[in-house]
Amino acid sequence: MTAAAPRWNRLEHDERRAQILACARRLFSERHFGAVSTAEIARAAGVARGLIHHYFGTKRDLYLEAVRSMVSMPLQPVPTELDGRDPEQLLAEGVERWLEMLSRNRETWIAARGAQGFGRDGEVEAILEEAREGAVDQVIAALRPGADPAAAPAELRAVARAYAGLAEATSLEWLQHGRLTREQARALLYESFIAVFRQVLDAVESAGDPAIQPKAIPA
Amino acid sequence: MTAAAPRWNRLEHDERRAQILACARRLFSERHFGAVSTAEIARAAGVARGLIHHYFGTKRDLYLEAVRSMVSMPLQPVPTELDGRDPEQLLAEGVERWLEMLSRNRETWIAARGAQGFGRDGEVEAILEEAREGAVDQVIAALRPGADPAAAPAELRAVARAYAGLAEATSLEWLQHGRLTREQARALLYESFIAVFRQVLDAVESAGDPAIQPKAIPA
DNA sequence: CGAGCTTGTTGGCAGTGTGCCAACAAGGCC
DNA sequence: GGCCTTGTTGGCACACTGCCAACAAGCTCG
Repeated sequence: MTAAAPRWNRLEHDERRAQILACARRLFSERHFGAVSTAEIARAAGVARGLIHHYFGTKRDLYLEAVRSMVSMPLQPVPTELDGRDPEQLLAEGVERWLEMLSRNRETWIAARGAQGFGRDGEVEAILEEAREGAVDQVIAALRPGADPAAAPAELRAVARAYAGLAEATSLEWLQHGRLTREQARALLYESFIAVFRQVLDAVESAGDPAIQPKAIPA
Repeated sequence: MTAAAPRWNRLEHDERRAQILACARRLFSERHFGAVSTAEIARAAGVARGLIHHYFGTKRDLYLEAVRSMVSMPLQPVPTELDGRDPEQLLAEGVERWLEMLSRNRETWIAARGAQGFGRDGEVEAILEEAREGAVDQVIAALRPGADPAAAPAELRAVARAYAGLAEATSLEWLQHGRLTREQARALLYESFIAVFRQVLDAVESAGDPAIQPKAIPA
């Protein structure tokens, strides 16, 4: 027995980083920030506590990284781009894919959805906001094929964002509270999409048309 | 000069408590939990740090108390109970009151709405959930006058909760992003309420009717 | 095949913030 | 005016984070 088993094994930079991040993500999903110590994360990853700071800097940096990696999945149902196909069929497919994604990543999605610090945590908010804007882009791209989503009128973005709020709440009613079956959730997402973008959007646009509005956005 | 000004003045129990809570609420609204120290809260309130723990226990207890006091305001627009009056008129009034509340408590509402710990902070979630359920009760009470809101079918509650999600996102689009004018926000809230509870609700109910659904809520 | 080097990894030290408690004093009561 | 209640203080002990210098695993080159 020359040179017994090494006391610790050496991993590649990105590999170790990913491993620690995975442990952190799991723990932060189960409990809130303050209830998880870096020592615990290190123990879960089987490394020394110092290594966490070596890879991620502060505990909060690790936390933000975990949030970032969790919201990488879509945050709302989006229809595929229609290449001349039936729009309603595409919407139905999009909703179905959404529900499928949810049932596969139930725990992760619920945790990611709740990611937000109490009042005005700018950094966390920015991460979440960016993810939602990306999802809004996808919806808009499907609604106005060919056009640049970023150039879409503000009202349209706002309405899409409103629908996203409905979609998230609906998903939670199914996944967490169980007050909707999967079929009911599907019906709700499908019907409200049509209702919102067909009827409600018109009303919003005409409400913005007459430029006789003295009060714009309040300070 | 007999017995100069006392070095500190004595307040009644509830008064001091309320004062500290107000300072905590303000600071927690501006910055996230970790970025606020008990020392800072104490300084803002003009008391010794120890007093905070005397009144609230741990820093987290104080935090939860602050969250609790912030979600005491309504979280979604609710129409008044109709005493034989025109339902649409009542809805319009409810939306208007909601917008009025928002413009008056802009900062507080935005902060309260974001109250949530990252993934699975049971205590914060429970507080927020309770507040939202209360708002849902009000909506249901308006929709089904006389009946007990708690006895309402699960689908109805779920649909109301979905609308609440839409309403919160809409409000944020107006207040924070400025992508909607007040009039547009009003139109969006009004039209989508009608659409959701008139058309979408029916679809959800009929999707739940045929008991030929093998898969209920996934584990 | 061993010496040397790169760099992933460790263990511990210093600084900061929280939780708690015993002593103090402000203001009311007799 | 002395006593008593209790709101308030200051500081001690502990926990945890952030950081760094030393260590060693495993590759490379002679």
